[in-house]
Amino acid sequence: MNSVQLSLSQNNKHCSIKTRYAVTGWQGEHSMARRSDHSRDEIREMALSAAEKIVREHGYKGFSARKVASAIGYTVGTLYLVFDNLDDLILQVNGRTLDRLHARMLREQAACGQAAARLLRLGHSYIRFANEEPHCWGMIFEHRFAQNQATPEWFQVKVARMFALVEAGLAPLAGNHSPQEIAQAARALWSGVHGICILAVTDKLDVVGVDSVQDLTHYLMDNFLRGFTGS
Amino acid sequence: MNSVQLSLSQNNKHCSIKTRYAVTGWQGEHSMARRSDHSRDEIREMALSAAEKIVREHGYKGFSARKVASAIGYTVGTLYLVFDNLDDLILQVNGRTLDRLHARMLREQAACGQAAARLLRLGHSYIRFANEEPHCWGMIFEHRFAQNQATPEWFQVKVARMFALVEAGLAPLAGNHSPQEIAQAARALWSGVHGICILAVTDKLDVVGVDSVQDLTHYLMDNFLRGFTGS
DNA sequence: TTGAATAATGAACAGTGTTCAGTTATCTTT
DNA sequence: AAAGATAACTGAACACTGTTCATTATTCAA
Repeated sequence: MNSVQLSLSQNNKHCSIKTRYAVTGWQGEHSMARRSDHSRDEIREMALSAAEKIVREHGYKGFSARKVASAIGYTVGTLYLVFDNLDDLILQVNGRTLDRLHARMLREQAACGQAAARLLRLGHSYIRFANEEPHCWGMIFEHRFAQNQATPEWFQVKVARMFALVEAGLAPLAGNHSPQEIAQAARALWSGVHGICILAVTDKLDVVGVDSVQDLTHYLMDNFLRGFTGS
Repeated sequence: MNSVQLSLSQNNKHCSIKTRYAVTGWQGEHSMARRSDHSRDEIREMALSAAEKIVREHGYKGFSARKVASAIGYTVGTLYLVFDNLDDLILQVNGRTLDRLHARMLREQAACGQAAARLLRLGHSYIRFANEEPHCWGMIFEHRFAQNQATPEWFQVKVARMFALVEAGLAPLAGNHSPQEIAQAARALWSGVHGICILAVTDKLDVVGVDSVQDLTHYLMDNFLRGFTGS
């Protein structure tokens, strides 16, 4: 045995100990993946980053189960051993996008000392992210579940984490506002930033270029904050 | 001949004079629509309202060319004589949704005397519309064109018309702000309202019920307006 | 009545998500 | 080492999707 790896599947499947062999070079008649080349979690990881790449390059529409499968050297059937369905796969990709977004906002605001400036920077980070990864970012909102299927808890947590970041930035400026009001203000403000972003991306704002969007965001936040702090 | 109708197709096709016969009761072997039962524009209209109904009831996903076709008693092929493709059809439906939305906002703000109250009412009209026709409203933003295809001018006009309504509501409160600033404020404010709306619909705001969304919208507009007018 | 024109069809094509019987390859036990 | 059990993986099948276009059916003009 070359190496042993403990694979812990996340989908209520049984845990299983699997042996993973080094690639031998032999690739079969059609270079198809051989049994136990990869653990379930490895396949999961490969599929997710392959899907991510496809979405990044060709958007939500240019994305399909067969494309993801062939990109990682497996067939469709295997995908369905690792994911419940395509909605599940997409939700995972969206989760990772939220992770990247959150990490970026966290990183870029850290350098900022002033509370107000820090909050504005959060907005700008968001816009820049949406501009650099429009397809991945957009899929979070384009994708809709089959008829009123509730969003899973773990995903809701990732969203809440973003609002928490805004709340934290808002708190120093809040004066004597109650925590509840701060929470509401964070939601309102951030929805506003998001609204600008999505209308700009879907070509409904009649603005051109990233800078105009940044200006608009700045304008919204600036006025809101004056209203919020000035009374 | 029973009646003659001038049919003016809108898609750079030739204009054609067509005769339309009253329904005879004979429906063929499979009750399929007979030649010249309807003019091109009538088919267009039938298809649009059938599509609208499907979207309203089953959402963007439960919508297909064949379903629309069979709902109006024709086959797929006929749809492609009247529309360029499905994207075209969807865009037309979206245009009509924007028309209804605009009409409603125009109607409901008229009753309001106070400028500030009128503006708030605009926001509430928007939220209520999105809540009553979530699928139709959502499709305006869910739908994305094939790879960077520009939004047609006539559609942009319908969007601009909505922003103009906000601008008009904002103008009496603008003090010595320039028209350019008013335009920017209208975009910022309205994007904000829209952002709240879309995050609420896609279940990412952790708020429940229409009232909470209304409150949040009110909160955003209120603070923004205080910031906008107070300096 | 014949011929041209056009309205409408429906089969065909290449793609989609999803399932699952069947075929391996690997592990365990004898 | 051979056989049996187990799990990995395939790939064909199903019912869909958007789109095209040769055929057919109907109507109008000559």
